[in-house]
Amino acid sequence: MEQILPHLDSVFSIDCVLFGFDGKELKILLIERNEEPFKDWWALPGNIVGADESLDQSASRILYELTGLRGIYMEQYYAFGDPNRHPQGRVITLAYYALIRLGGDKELRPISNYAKRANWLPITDLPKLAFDHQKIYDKGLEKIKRRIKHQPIAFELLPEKFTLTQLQHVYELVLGKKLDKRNFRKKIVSFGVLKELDEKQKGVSYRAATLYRFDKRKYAKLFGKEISF
Amino acid sequence: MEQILPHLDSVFSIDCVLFGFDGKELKILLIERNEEPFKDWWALPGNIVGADESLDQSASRILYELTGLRGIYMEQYYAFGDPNRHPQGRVITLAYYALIRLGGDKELRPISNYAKRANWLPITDLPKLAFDHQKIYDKGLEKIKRRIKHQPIAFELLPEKFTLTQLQHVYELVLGKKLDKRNFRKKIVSFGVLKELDEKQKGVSYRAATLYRFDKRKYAKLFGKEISF
DNA sequence: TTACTTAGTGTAAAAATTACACACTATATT
DNA sequence: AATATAGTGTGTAATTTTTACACTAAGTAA
Repeated sequence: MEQILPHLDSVFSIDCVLFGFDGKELKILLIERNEEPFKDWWALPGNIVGADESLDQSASRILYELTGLRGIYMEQYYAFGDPNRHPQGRVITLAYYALIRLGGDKELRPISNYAKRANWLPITDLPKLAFDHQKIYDKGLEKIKRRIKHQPIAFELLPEKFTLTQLQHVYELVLGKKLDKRNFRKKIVSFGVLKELDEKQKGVSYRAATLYRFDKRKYAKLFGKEISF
Repeated sequence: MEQILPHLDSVFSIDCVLFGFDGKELKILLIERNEEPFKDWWALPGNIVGADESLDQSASRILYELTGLRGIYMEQYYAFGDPNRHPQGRVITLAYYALIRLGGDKELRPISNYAKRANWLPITDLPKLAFDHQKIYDKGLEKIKRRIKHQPIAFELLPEKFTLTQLQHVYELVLGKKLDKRNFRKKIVSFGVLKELDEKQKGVSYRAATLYRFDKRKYAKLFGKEISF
């Protein structure tokens, strides 16, 4: 670390990969750029870190400005700093991911002034992305794939009350493979972090499934032990 | 990402947690600062990212300048950006770790101009560190603990040819617990990434152990599969 | 009442993990 | 030459975990 801090022409930003789940598909939030460079391209939402913000605060603010959401599980996962990643100068960016349940209750607040529009697009059919955002997204997906095996992040994608089938569905989408129903249930229940409710699913035209809730207290007690898929 | 890049008074640095192993202990490289702030304190070696360097390039350069070493396995693991972490201004720092075998063949080149001196200090008895460097170190240790369970990074701490007992020793030091000799050997050999050599250990006053080498080719073939401890 | 759709459940085989102790070999010492 | 010393190297049985696999139950819609 230097004693005398040089005045450098560099910018530090945060880009966010917001994974959303609507009950069917995994999606990410993208904005359509309205200015050069990469005018009309889709890009990850991001912004510059404020002078008096910590990184996590900054990420929360950015998420809030872009979606109106607060209290979402977010984590930094990688810094991208290729000198040529931004055509207009040196921009080092720190990538965060967040997991969000879509639809139903809250609608997302429209995006501020960044873009023509913002949209949740299914990850199975993404457009070409501006800058190195494809790389940032790829690494983010990789990250949550690994993370979901060890940490209870899947619940962030689901409503507070959910069925085991929905939970399994999330795992299958993120991991990109089918899981065995009985083995999945056996294992997930054996972790002891789910609370079975007295309630049943509603509005389905078939046998209603039991609802569960993620039990943060029980999870806190487990801390240190590794969950594993 | 902004269109117009503001001119910000922020500095972006890299700090390095260099883990070294001398056959006995795990150590990290620290420098003793010669200037304010934190004059006379021990600190992690670090430096500012150059304008035309990628982050990894910058980390490699810094490692080289501080130790004379090249070709070392290094990885970024976390960005620290508390607005008050540096008393003289906003400095966001990206932490890297590296694993290095100490002693024997190459001696480390002395440190450039950063400090009064540099030293490898055993992690069991670290001094108070400048800035938030204790936090950076803690997170680094946590990181390699997790990493060593899944990736073949232990070999970086050992000479090219090593015995299974030495390898076990490294695992025990990093994980901070004793492992069963027979089970350890069974498992590590079963991964199939070790090549047994025709050579024996030399210079010991007891039965000489067989030497092994890490087989990068075999490991490359395994890629995708997760090793697990 | 029947057809449809998803919920919910158990077991046996295979694989992985754990716990555990002694004989072997090379050298150093007398 | 005999002995002491110190670390090497090996197998098995018990337990736990993982995997593969298929049918009945419950609720809704026609």
